[in-house]
Amino acid sequence: MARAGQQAGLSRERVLRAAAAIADERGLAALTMRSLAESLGVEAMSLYHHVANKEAVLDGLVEVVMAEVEQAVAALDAPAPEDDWQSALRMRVLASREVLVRHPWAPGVFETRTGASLAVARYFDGVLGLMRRAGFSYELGHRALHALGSRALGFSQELFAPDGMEAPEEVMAAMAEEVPHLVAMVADASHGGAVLGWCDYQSEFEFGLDLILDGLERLREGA
Amino acid sequence: MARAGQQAGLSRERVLRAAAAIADERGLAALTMRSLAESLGVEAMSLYHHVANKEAVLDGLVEVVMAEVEQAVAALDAPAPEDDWQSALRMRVLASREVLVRHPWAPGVFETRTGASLAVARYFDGVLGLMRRAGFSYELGHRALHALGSRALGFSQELFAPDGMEAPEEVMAAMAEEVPHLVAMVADASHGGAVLGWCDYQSEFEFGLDLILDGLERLREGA
DNA sequence: ACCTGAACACCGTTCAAGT
DNA sequence: ACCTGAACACCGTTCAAGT
Repeated sequence: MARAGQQAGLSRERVLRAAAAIADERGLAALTMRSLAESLGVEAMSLYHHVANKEAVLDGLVEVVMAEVEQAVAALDAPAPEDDWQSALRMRVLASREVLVRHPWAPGVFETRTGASLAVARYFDGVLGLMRRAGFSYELGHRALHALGSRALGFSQELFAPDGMEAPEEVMAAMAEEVPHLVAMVADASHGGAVLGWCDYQSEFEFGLDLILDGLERLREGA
Repeated sequence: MARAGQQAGLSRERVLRAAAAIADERGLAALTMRSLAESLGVEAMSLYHHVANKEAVLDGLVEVVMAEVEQAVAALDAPAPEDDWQSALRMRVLASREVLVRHPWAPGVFETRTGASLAVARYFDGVLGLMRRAGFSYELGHRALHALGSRALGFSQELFAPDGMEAPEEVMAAMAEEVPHLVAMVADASHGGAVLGWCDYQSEFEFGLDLILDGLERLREGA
């Protein structure tokens, strides 16, 4: 693409968009300065004229995702927080989740850049503002932000995937000794029919979210 | 340490303990096969006789931490779940948290090995067993595990640290335009006195945990 | 101002060789 | 069986040089 030895028309924005594309298509591990440069038809070292280093690329990736989130949130037709803050926040979180689901690598990147991003702070500021309009004190709002954590942005940390448990029967039998309750749980769920993919992550996410939102509402009206 | 060219007395366990020590003392980034070998007085390649590769070292690190968690949980004098499941689970989670707090690198490692670890599965099996004894259906127990997520093991994902906000006043002023509610929240909290370290992560964690536990109890008794 | 080639200091890992 | 030295194929990044 680059006219030999001259002007490749690079820019910070083009670099970041290319980085997001690589992460989307080939995973975060495939994103190296060299692969990024190659995808832009340029040598690795050219990138350093537009981003300080790889850390800056990852910071930029957060901005790219958050820009999409902001857009999705802006397009929302949510009730006024004064009328129904739970629906308003719920819609916002789920809109953000839709963006995050399109970029499965995003949570991993977010986790490593805690506190660094103004774009993320802006999002949480919006959530807090919504809660304020619903009558939250700053103190309760603060605690609410902590209680929601990454869930406010639409993702949660699953430490083990019981999905992995639709294993051959013999493996299940061996596991039954180590994790009897989990095995029984899967067995219980499979009475209905197919076990494969029995974890509906979307509905589990919404369950957890509503649990927290309901709890917060109780505290809000109690205050 | 190694008798030149012979018998360094290595073992999988010794390798993993050394790996945990490096992560504890110098951070996860400092843990390389070469640094690990050096800390054991051995060449990097010797490690491969005891662990398959670096991934296996990280898997082993999860085991090391989970062994500590199991020990902490076993030492607990908690009420029977039939009598007070919320206290029983709460104590378990906080015991696990104490271990995790001693190994700040652990959450980062856990996140990258979702579903791989039997030790983690065993922990969640225990949590589910506790809930079963408290009268949870498998279905509600399942949803509860998802709702708790990493919180069951004592940590939660904070995407931004409002702590970082006790900044010079001029920075605060500039930020006020971008994130007015967060700035006002900090200002509100600082009326009492010191802002520095105003986020008490332990109590915020417990707040979020109790919010979920209370919500689950309501569902349990409603069923 | 923007891009490049060669090089440096790292990685994880393989392989053939030592004892 | 266990440990090692040299090497390979990668990283991110620096630097001096090109246009």
